[in-house]
Amino acid sequence: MPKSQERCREIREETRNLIIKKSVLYFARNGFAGTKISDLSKHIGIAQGTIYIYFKSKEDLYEEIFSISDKIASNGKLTTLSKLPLPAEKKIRMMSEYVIKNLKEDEMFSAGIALFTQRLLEDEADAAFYKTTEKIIRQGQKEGCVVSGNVRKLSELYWGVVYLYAVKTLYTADAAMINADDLSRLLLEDRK
Amino acid sequence: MPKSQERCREIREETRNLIIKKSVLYFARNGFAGTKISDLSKHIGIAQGTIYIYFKSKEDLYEEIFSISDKIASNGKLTTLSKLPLPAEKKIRMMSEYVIKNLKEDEMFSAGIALFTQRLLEDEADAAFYKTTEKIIRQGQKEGCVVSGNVRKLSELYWGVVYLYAVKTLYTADAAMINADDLSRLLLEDRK
Amino acid sequence: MPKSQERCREIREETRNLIIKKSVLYFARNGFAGTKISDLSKHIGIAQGTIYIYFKSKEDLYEEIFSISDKIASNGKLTTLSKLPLPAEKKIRMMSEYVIKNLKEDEMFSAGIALFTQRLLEDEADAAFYKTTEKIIRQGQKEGCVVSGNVRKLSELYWGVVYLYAVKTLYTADAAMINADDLSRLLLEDRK
Amino acid sequence: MPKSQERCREIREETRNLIIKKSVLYFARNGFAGTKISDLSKHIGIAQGTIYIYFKSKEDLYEEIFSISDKIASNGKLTTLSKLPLPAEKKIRMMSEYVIKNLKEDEMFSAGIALFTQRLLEDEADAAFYKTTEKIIRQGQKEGCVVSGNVRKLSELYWGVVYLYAVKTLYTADAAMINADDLSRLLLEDRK
DNA sequence: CATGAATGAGTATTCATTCAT
DNA sequence: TATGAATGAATACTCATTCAT
Repeated sequence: MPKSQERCREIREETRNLIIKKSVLYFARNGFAGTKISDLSKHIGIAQGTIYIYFKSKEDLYEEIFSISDKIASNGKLTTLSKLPLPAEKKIRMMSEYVIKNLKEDEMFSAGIALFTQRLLEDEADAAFYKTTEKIIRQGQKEGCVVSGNVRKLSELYWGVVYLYAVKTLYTADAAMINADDLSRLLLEDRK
Repeated sequence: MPKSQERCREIREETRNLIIKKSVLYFARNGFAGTKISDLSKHIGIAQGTIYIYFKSKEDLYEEIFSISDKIASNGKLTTLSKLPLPAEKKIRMMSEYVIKNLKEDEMFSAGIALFTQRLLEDEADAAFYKTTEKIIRQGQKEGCVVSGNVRKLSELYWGVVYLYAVKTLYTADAAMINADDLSRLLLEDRK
Repeated sequence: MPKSQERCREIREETRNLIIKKSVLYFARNGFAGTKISDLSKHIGIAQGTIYIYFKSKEDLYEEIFSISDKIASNGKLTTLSKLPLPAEKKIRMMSEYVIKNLKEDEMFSAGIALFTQRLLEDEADAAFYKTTEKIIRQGQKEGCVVSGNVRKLSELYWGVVYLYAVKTLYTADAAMINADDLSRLLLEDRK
Repeated sequence: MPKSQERCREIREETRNLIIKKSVLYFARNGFAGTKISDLSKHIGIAQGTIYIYFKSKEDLYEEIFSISDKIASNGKLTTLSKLPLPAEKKIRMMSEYVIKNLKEDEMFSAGIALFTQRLLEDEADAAFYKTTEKIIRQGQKEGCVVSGNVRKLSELYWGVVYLYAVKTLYTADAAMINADDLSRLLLEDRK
């Protein structure tokens, strides 16, 4: 019965994804220690035991979520953007608009940013979208539109500020948000 | 011979302050749920029971620290600064230098900033140093040296970035730090 | 396959009742402060944590037991008895025999009496079987077989003595017990 | 300096007696496990440490109080009474009047009775006043005024009832009290 | 001697994890 | 697989006892 087996795998996949999706938000809001499996399972809408069918432990689930947090936050769009034949300023403005839009509309994006940045703070992990941003910054400094300074630190400042507003949206619905221009200004020189 | 009332009060005051002082760092680093009383008391250098002489519960201790986090971070210097007969640009640069110096040298400052900012996220508390910063920003916008925009949001951005680096220093000794000029630039227009 | 709702409710009901039943004896013997949850759970034959699934705290469990202590002690037999078309003397003798029999054979009865009487001392609660006894006493005084005096006080004396022997059986197996005649005599006049 | 030494001993004796006196009531009301040294010392009006100057441990203090509880309750009056050349009925009536008076006026008497009786329940100790009462009962049975039955059990019933009202006065100020006649009746035959 | 702050062993309570259904 | 009651190790909290003053 290959069909039934297939269906089974699908269901497994669905449940697993449901757990991950719902957990991202929960962990992002409450942290690892602040998240109880009993509360989390209620929030997901499944029994406590079910979580342990898909993940070995609370830590295992957290690791999983942590390790894909950058994938949750960026999803390839930025890489594509960085490769387009555009001036850096344009790229930065597009990136900022993309980020702000996502912060406003997609809680998973905010949660991904929050978790990923926390990880950075704790163990200096590295992310694709940091690298991408550095590339754009370097291009911009050559073109003269981006402020001078260490590209890594500029990238960190940029995404640090994004993190700030990500956390804000996780705690407060309709949080007062920075706009795309002000976010871009972190990197771009003021026009003369 | 009974101990003198006065001496007893002193001892109590001292122990209470010791607990608060040492707990600030611990809670700032590990959060409420991530802090175990057994570890905390070891870190303070007292018995577990002693904490409960001064605070009703772990939550009570956290609340206390949380609620005085702005006092831990600021110490009146900023208020004095804002009242000096100086151009806003000078004030902003001095403030940034002051902040960076403290982030580097005083873990309590970082911890206070971290806890206070978390408090802002959770219950929209208000802080003296936000108000003070807004005043300076307003002055700067009149004088033409500060970027245009909502003063509250600019103040939040400024202290948000300070928070980022505060958290960084709490997790990593000798964290790569923003410099005072770059911090000031969040508010100041680039020179033409 | 999820357990059926119905079966779950049953299991919960059973465990809750088991805890109550076993705790009655324990609390009656050792009092609130003298009862350790660790010992109690061992005595019940469950894990410590299980108690906290069903009761918020040790106090909560005690309150529950305390507040149903009259239900544990009485089981409607007395009410039935009081309504039979019998002379009061007969009723009193039957009541005493019933009580003595229960004291001897049913530890739960003794525990219920002990807890309930303590409750009376602490907060002047009222019990069905006090009222019932008062009714019988009143009948007996009319019929001339019961000693004169305030019915409430006579009822209290009667059940107070029952309490004495209840406590005795809780502490000592095969305690020297009062007999039914002597218990009845507390209310009945000596035959001329 | 013999005088000063003498005075010292006096002070010691006074403090020790104060602790015992105040503790009797406290332990009688709350039991051993239910009595906290912190509360007890507050109730006595001394520091916690002071108790440990006079008693090795909480248990030691309790033992002391326990072991003198019968001395607290009876104070020789009953022994004297039993030896007077009086009819048993008279002795019983006098004893009851003495007991009731003390229950009403002297909390220490009630506390002593309560503690002593609890001890009896737990470890079958023996008391002077039980023996004395048994002697009077035996005399009364010979004289025909006391109900027939085992003297030990009658004595236990008598003092058990006294215990009931002792406990009552410990919990409730102005508790409804049995009167001396009704108390005597526990032993005396109704008059023909 | 008396004090009361400090201690830490002991007790209450929570929560990640297991397992019978 | 999914469930949720049960478990017990980990954690919070209490309280008899000690000790520097």
